[in-house]
Amino acid sequence: MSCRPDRFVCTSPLNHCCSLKVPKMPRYDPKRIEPKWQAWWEQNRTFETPVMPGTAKLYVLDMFPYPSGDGLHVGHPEGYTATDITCRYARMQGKTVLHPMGWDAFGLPAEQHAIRTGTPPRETTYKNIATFRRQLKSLGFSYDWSRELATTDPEYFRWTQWIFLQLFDTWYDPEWEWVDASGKTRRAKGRPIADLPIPAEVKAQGAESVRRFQDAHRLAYQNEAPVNWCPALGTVLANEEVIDGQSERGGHPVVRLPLRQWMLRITAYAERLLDDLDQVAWPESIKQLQRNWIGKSDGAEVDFWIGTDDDDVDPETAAAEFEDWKASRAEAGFLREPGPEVIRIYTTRPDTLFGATYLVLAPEHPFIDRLTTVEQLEAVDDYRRRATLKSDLDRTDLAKDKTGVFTGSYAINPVNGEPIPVWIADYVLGSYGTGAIMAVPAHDERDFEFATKFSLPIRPVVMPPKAWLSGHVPTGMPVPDKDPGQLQQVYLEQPTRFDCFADAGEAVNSGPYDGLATAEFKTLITTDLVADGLGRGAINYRLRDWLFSRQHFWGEPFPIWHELDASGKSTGLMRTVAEADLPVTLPDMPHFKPHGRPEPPLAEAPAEWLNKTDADGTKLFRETNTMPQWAGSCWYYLRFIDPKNSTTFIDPAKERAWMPVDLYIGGAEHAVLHLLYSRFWHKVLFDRGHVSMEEPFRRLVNQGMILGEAELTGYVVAEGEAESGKRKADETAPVWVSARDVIDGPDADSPKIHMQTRQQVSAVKVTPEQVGKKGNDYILADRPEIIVESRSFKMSKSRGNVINPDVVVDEYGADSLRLYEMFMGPLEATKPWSTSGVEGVSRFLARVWRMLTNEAADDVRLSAAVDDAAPTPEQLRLLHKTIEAVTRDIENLSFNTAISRMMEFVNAVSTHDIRPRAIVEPFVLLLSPFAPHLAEELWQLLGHDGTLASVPWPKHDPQILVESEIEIPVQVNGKLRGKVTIAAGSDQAAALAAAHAEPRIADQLAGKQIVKVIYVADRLLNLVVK
RNA sequence: GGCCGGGUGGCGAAAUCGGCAGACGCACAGGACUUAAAAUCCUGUAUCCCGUAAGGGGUGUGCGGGUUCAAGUCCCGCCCCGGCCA
Repeated sequence: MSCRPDRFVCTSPLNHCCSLKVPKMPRYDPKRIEPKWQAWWEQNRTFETPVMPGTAKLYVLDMFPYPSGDGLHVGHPEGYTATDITCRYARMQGKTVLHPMGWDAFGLPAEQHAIRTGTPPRETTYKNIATFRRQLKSLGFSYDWSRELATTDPEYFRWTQWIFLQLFDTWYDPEWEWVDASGKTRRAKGRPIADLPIPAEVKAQGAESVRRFQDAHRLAYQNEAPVNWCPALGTVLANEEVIDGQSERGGHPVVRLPLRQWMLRITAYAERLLDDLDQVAWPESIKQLQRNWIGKSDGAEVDFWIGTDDDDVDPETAAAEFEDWKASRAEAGFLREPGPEVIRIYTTRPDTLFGATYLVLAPEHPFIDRLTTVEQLEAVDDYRRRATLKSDLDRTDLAKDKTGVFTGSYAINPVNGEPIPVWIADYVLGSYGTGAIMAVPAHDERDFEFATKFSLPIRPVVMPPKAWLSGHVPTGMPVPDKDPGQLQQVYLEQPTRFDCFADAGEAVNSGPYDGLATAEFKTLITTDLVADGLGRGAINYRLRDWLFSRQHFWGEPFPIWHELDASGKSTGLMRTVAEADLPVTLPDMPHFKPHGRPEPPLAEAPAEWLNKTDADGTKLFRETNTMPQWAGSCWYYLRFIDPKNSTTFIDPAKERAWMPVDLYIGGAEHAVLHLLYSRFWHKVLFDRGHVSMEEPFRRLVNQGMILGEAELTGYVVAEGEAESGKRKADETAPVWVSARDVIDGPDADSPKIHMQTRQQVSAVKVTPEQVGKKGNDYILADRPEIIVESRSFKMSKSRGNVINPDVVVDEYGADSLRLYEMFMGPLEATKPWSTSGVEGVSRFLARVWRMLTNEAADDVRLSAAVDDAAPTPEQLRLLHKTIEAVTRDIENLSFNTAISRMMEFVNAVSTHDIRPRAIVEPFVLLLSPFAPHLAEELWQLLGHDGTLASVPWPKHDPQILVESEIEIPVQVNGKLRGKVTIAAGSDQAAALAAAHAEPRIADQLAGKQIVKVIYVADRLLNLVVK
């Protein structure tokens, strides 16, 4: 017996029934079609972008990937397909599209691989890039590959180094006035360092002083800063790379060490980075993330007098000295820099000054040695030592126990002359504000905890609103329900019996300010402090300057030389590498293992790389840190516009023509840092006149995460934990418990437990065959009382649920993968992978193929059903509805619904015996951005030459969409009771008449009186009856 | 603790402006074709109740209130899940 090739095609992979040779199978065959069209596009340079846009331009950018050794992940093609659809659509709309791809190729993994295997990072990196490129090309993305770049290319990082030199050459002038593109006068701008005014006293000290003064004002500067040194990785880590005192990568211990580091003065741009968020079309949530990250707070700096005398003085003398100081301040005003006689604190709540019962200094505060009394010396030293081991994150963690130590000294509260103790605690950071705070335990959570722990006084100075008080009545307090006055009294006397109140209220215990509302108080006291020379309004940011150096080999070298004195020691002065001498390339190094010292691998580079004698005879030593991975990704979107330019980083005319990026799609993990750093660099380049706009990315979209395939999980009582009574005869049989009875353990980290028995349980993967359904629950087939969980997890190698796109392409084809990823759900949502979902869209593409081709023929040819006949009105209307919907959905990046629309079209037209060209050709065009290979093949089959990539996008005709008759729902008292078909645009009377003629509705109306009629033309009729 | 998302059938989801909840797909069930299977095609599929049936009725978008002729959508108060920050 054999298959009958004239009737159907045997699709069995084994051809087990087909002893006769099966003829060529003209089925949908992505393996044949896809490589064919990929090669065609490449040979014909279909997607190469002209140097300058001829018509309307569209710059669509993907966040370029780090080419990891694992190859592409199914998460990558999600965003890339979305941008590809947008680009293909825009080209057909006649736009000139810039759609490039490149590689964020510096990074730690290649270096760690090199340490393990001895393979140079460059080799590993370019091998990985080749894999990524092959994988991306196999998906048929319409990138202009001629613009491909990698951040590791010397011709690329030459300009990264050049931009660093711009940062090095720039200082931020907060007073400089300029006019922006909209004609608005603005203040503050980055300017050439040569324009920095040099104070006379600096000038008087000579050229070297001037250079040091300039160095202290550059946007790229060096700093001795406590950093996270990880001995195991042999490198310093950024704060975000440290989690719970361990390295994010590898989980090695991290210690805090002071090191000379490069910093970028991003804080200078904090205000503009914040303000200019208003200019961009980003999701509000991402803007909010950036705002929170910048963390602007509005408060005041206040000086607390401590005196200059180190010895104990008697209280009366001190009081007199304090009064003298106050008088001198009233005359001189607030000083720019605090003198040694005061501790300057920063507070966001100057209105609570009267409630300050102690001061807290950061352990790094320079005055600590002076303030510490002999008795406290040991405790303070010990405390400071321990504090250096903690990261900022550990220190500010609210959940952690507050620690601290008393210095033994007192400071005087400027508003009431009261001496208050000075403490040290690590919940105050040296790098935030002034590194010192006044503690107002009554109205700050952290101060409250600290004061409670160390029995420091708590003085309420803000009376909470009555509603708050009655909502926080302490348990067991015998207060008559409706007596807020008494609650207030209790609050004043025993504030600790309530929760800490940190919001706005009415001032109490605040001398002349009593009765003021918090906001007014803040304004008024700030004014008064300024008048008395005791304080001033001050704005602070949570944002810190950007730690810009890493102790890695595989990164951009800094174009910087350090000057050495005669003895070979660094003088602290620097020279830049001349622009003509860029790039500074990495030396060839036989090995670059970390050496356990907080020095970069490059410190072991060959001497000829490290040393040089300048023309004037000065000995120079090269900077051996490298730049962080963020550097290359800060400006790659600019280089794509002019990737081969060897005389400048970007041609200004091209920059003006192509910028800004119109659509930028990538993962939400870059929502804060990458985007903030890029915006910062862009603003510096703008200030220095190198780019024409203040914001690089006009519209931003974050694609959601793709989770692994849903897994069924059952719970069993953990080994050795089962009660003997629960065990079955067979000792090895697992003791299942229902997922519904499983709860989280007592702590965040402890294993899950059984609700009733409190036994530990462990999760066990269950196969679909073991499971049945009961109502809404999955249950074990042979134990129906045991409920099994179904959920999806993040893809991870350790979980073994990673989907490899190569496998999907091999099995279903690139078009199916692309289509499925778009069909899963909204682009921005987190969605679980489903292999049968891929099969679903693959079936759809096969149905499209069969709609147009003759599967019974020996070779690929058009179906006889496709002909030149005029379409029926229904067919035309369906087509135009589809065009209208798909077009709108693409514009909204709502690809899942666009695909649904096309499925509806195919479901309908496939059943038609005649499928007019006038219908199916526009449909193929609609499909082409989504499934470009299949569409090109069908387009060719339909008799067209070349590519459809530049064929105009179909337009819908609104006339055709007009329906003459419309079915509208009829409600009675808001409940759907029937439907009537009426002429489009009918008036209320006609609709009512139709409703009355409908028996079902007439029944509902029988014996009732219509009291109100709501008629929305062509939408609905609602009758309110009594 | 704060900020930002989210909660709709067995599952992924849809519902443009407050106007027919569940489009489209998966899964499942039944049928057609086949010696058989695969593939394909057709039909059904939120849920409960009444009815032999045709059909009819009730309930239903996390929970509790509210606004409205009408609420998945708007307002108030909660619960749960996820992400980020502290």
